[in-house]
Amino acid sequence: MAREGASYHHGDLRAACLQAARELLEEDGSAALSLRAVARRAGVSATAPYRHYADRDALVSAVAAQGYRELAEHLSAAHPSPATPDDLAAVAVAYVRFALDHPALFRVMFAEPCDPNNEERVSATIAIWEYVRAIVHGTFPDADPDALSTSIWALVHGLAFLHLDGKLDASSPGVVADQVGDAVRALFAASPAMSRTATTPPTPES
Amino acid sequence: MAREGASYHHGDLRAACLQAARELLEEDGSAALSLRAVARRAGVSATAPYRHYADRDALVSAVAAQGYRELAEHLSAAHPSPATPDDLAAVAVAYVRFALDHPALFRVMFAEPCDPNNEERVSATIAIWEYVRAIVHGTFPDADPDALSTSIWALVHGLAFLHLDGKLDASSPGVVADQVGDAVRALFAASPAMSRTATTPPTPES
DNA sequence: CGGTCGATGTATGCGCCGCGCACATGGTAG
DNA sequence: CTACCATGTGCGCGGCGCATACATCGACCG
Repeated sequence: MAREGASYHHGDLRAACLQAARELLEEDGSAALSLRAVARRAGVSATAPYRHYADRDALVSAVAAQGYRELAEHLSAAHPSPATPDDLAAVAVAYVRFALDHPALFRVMFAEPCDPNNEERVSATIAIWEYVRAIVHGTFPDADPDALSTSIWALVHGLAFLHLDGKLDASSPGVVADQVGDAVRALFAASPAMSRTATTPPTPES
Repeated sequence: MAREGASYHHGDLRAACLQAARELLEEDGSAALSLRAVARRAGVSATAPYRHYADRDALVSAVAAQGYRELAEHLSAAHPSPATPDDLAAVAVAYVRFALDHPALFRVMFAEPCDPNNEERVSATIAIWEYVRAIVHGTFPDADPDALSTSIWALVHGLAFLHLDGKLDASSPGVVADQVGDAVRALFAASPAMSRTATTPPTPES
């Protein structure tokens, strides 16, 4: 309810905070994200967000969880149903692109000494993992999906961070795409060798 | 000079701050690192460190740079002169181990939206890169050393972060070592395929 | 040997932060 | 209509980064 009225009790502060946080992250690359700035942005008092988020960490986790969902969406958009190594490479490139296009958000998602207890965050992470795993399994039915997924995710994730931190040349999207594509394709060549490794699945704390 | 006297002007606050910062990072896993806490630890007033570090970022960068040096040392210790894929895998395991043993320091080194202008930091990073490159080149003389180094560093770096964030099972050193070893060895099998890729060397901003 | 000077550390203050606590507001259930 | 309780406000505490003004003491020079 509460149609137009941006007046008395605000209506949906919870969502508004998330939105405000996202905007702040996009605007300046810093992953700082102060609760007070979010409140200001949402047009409420500094302490109002505490009605919806236990503490700063909770808000950050909510933002991160939304980031995971958007990342998954972005990956799907890169290729509807990846089935070949090249398709998979395209998805990998999309992953790194997401990191470079939303640096602050990406840092919030992965670079914070986050509290793994947050359920929303954990489940969103698992969703990503299973998405990757499904693609890998579809593309390489013979390989151990867990092991290969781990390798690919780690490789791509590492590339994303190294680019983000200026440790690798990220000057142009083309260069980045080449680097990522090459690296991933290189890993693919190794996939048969991995069919016996027994990497454990992700246990985001149990 | 100033032998025993911990009295008037302190002697070497610059080093003491670094030391204090390191201790704080090791003690609680948080990568927060407040300048005031460092000052307190060093037994000086809150603003004293500013005589030696322009701002918080400068101190953080100094700590990070020392971290890079220690990491390089730790890698060397893992294997004096790696020459085989297995040797290289051992170095990779050491890299991840370093991250898990010094989580806060590792985050400071890589997960901060750091200012890449800091010269100490940049040069320490380059040193790491060249170290990795040299090993890779010695182990795989036929592969494009830049491309393969990039892939390996990214893979290992990604594994480190994924473990650090609880996205992969890091419950026991053995499990971690297996995962890292498998992933790296898998990449090795692909090295011949990489001889034509033209990955650019690290240009930590130019 | 005494005075000056510059490097180093201190004191104080500003604005921002996370967050606890008492209080105001207004939609809704009885 | 009224009492209730979710939601939002105001205020205050301690901690933070950092600028500015001031104190201290070793070194250097006459």
